[in-house]
Amino acid sequence: MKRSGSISQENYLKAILKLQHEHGIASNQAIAEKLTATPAAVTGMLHKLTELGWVEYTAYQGAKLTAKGRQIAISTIRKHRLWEVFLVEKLQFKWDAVHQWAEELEHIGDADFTNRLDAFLGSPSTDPHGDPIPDSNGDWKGNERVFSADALTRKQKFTVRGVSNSASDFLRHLDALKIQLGKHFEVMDYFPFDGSWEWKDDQGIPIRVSREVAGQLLVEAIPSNRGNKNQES
Amino acid sequence: MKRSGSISQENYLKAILKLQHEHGIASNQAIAEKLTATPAAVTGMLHKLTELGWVEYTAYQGAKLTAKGRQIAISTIRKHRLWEVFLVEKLQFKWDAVHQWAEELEHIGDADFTNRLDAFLGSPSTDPHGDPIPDSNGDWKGNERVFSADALTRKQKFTVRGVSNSASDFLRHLDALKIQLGKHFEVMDYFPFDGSWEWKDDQGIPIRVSREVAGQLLVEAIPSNRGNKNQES
DNA sequence: GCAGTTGTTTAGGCGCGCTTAAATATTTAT
DNA sequence: ATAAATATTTAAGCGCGCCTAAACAACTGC
Repeated sequence: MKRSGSISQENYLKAILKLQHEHGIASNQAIAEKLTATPAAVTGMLHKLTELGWVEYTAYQGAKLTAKGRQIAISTIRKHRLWEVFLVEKLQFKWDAVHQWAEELEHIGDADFTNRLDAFLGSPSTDPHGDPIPDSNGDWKGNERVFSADALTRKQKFTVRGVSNSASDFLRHLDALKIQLGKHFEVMDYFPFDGSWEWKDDQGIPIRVSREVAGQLLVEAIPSNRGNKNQES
Repeated sequence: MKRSGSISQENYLKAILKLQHEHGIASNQAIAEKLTATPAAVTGMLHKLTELGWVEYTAYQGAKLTAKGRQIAISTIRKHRLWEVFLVEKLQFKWDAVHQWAEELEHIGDADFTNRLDAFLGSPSTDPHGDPIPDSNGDWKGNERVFSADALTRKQKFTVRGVSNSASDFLRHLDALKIQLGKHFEVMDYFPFDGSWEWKDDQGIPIRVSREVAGQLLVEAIPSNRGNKNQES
């Protein structure tokens, strides 16, 4: 088995999966934007994907993935994120530089190939941006405790878990702020005037974080130790 | 810089490079065969490659690579062979299974990417089939002492250095014979009747090798120790 | 309910890389 | 030297994925 669909088809399925997750259904226009194509091109492709049984499409309504379509989309995302881990951990790419290459690599390899890559990388559960990597069954555990940093409260200790925006300039800005995935911080102060924050890291070094940054950072609260050390429920 | 040419164009350049090496010039028909396309398709593509300045093409004569064309072709081969090393050494693929994937992977990555891959793999000088891997300048050292196993002489000790045919069934046959690159053998006997050989390996275990196998195995003679241990001239 | 805005679909067309079939050039054999 | 065989090129066309422009449908606001 070489590839489920063409490269373009796989990209459509990925886009529809994400849009469906956000809006319940993927509108023609939203797909076109995500793929930087015209709505007219999308209509044509949706017809093809419908014939292939990967998409359910109602004219003027929008598109939803079938079970098979979802499976292909998730497997493509799995490959994408595994390759990102490879690029960062093995080839020493910076995390803002990996997306473009992963977009190409994600279309290569069958299930066996992907499982070998996964094993080689030690079956990572998230990619370099904190996004979860589906397992070979297409399942993954979303971390329910992760939320946007702009919902933090004073004195809260937390761990940086991911970013909701992987644009290069944002990621480079995080590097400049010395904010990395897995690093611990504590909220010192919040300034409603401009929505900015003061945090301090595990070394006690304070940093100032703008509203824009906090809004795109995903964090996980660290429970304060009130007696029970085992916080798994 | 994303990719020098389209995937198809890079495949043409690779094919022309090999044919030019074998026959001095790449005929329309030979290219068509190598790429399993029709000669008509080749004519069209050669016009395009000529316009791009990657090929010098004279109608009814054949094609030769320009300096730029050769550079692209060699860089593609470099990527192909590095990925093969990756697939065998890191993903544990068997050496007869890597070609198909490397054919796709070779079209991904720019010079920086390739150099990172090369460094990660420890700058290997040959791929899993014994073929040399060009360095980042496109240079590589062909091992002049390597020759076909059917030119061996009795009592000669030698090292297996490569294969001149990478077909899956041939490689699997070598596995069955326990013939691996780098392994040492000694010629015990030759049987002109059918062109077959008897060799013994470094454990003294004898194997029988057919004319067909010997004809596609590349070996390097081990000089017998006549006084001077330093055989580098 | 109806006009106007927005979103979607159809129609026609384009570049890429490929095909087959016919025309043309080159080489080989007699 | 000429006819036959072989190799190459041109011509027409196809599928893919995309585009633009125009027609059409579905939501607005009044």
